[in-house]
Amino acid sequence: MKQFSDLTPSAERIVDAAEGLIQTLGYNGFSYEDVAKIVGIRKPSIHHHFPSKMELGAVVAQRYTHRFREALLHVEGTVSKAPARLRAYADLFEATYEKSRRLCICGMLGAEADSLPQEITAQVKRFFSVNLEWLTTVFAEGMAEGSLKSGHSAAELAEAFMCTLEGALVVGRGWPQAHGPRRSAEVLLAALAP
Amino acid sequence: MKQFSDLTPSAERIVDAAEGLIQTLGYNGFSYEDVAKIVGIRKPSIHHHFPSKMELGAVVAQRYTHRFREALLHVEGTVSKAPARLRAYADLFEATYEKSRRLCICGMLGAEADSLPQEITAQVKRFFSVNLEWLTTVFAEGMAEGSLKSGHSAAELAEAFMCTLEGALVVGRGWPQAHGPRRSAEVLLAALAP
DNA sequence: GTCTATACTTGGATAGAC
DNA sequence: GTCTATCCAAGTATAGAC
Repeated sequence: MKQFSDLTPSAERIVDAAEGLIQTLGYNGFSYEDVAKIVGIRKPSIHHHFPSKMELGAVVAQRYTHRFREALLHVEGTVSKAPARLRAYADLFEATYEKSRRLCICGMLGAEADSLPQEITAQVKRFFSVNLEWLTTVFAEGMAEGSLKSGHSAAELAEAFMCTLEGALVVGRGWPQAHGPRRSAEVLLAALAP
Repeated sequence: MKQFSDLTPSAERIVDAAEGLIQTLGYNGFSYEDVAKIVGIRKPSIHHHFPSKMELGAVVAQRYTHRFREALLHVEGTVSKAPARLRAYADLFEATYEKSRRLCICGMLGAEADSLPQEITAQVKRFFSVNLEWLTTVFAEGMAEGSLKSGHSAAELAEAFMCTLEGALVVGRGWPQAHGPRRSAEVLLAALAP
């Protein structure tokens, strides 16, 4: 498949535009025409870089996951204790939320999964796998170091935590008074404090 | 606006079909042709009952919220303690999840909100308001009766709880190994046990 | 209430010139 | 890399007969 890493500058602007459109309108809600308007070129020029919409969607998801992994690596390098790492993780979602209440790309694509080509849903699965693996490790460390209450397995805690954050983005779009992912994460982490 | 309560039998079958389609494909992902195939009639016959797609979507959301309220009323009537009520609430989401991993109608429409007409997003807002109000009351009762740990406000707990359940449905679609809303709710409620 | 026929628009995609 | 021109399919919607 096409790699996001060898995108030309034009291709990158297209991916930027598509990313924002998927986050707000969904994959089925945006068109090449929308992208063209944002980038300032014409529809067929988009096709020159991404022959099919499916390819464009897959690259958007791929790049998104890659950037998320970079952010996770950065958290590992700069934050040591488990609860603080989880708060830093929640802040990644909060940052998305603050950008005019955008959705997580893979939350949106996950919701739409049944109407998407396999090439895209595969990227979505990978995003969730990567995140849950990372969170599971952090929860396990937290329980081992005694900074998090145990009771359920690290994997179960990780899944619940991620669901809360993904859900907070969804609810945040549908309900204007919502408080966003950071707040809900705080509620959970307070309950899990030993 | 059209009331779901005075739907003719044909109109009801159309709403049934549209509900399932929105839950799996999203509002932007289904067409009148899809509905026609399921119901076994032709496209223009759908228009006879619902002149525009927007009306159909709004009625689907309206009926969904109404049924949810009935379910909440039933829980109030049959379950007394707060933690048990919250588990019964989570089971409403679990039931949706078990139906081939369908999404909450308003979770899906909430995600797609920016590409939807106001008539539909208004219904989505109402769904979340109704649910959060009910959950807030239950959490408040739980804290009052001592069956739930306090620390955050009932409203904050309610929001976090609902986000977890909505998120569990989204993650469940994108990640096949997911365990569903009941499991994540259990993790949260265990952490909130006094 | 349902049908056929049809209008109009948009969306994804290709050909070929510059 | 970008454009104009164009194709074809699909999607929403309407008119009018049965």
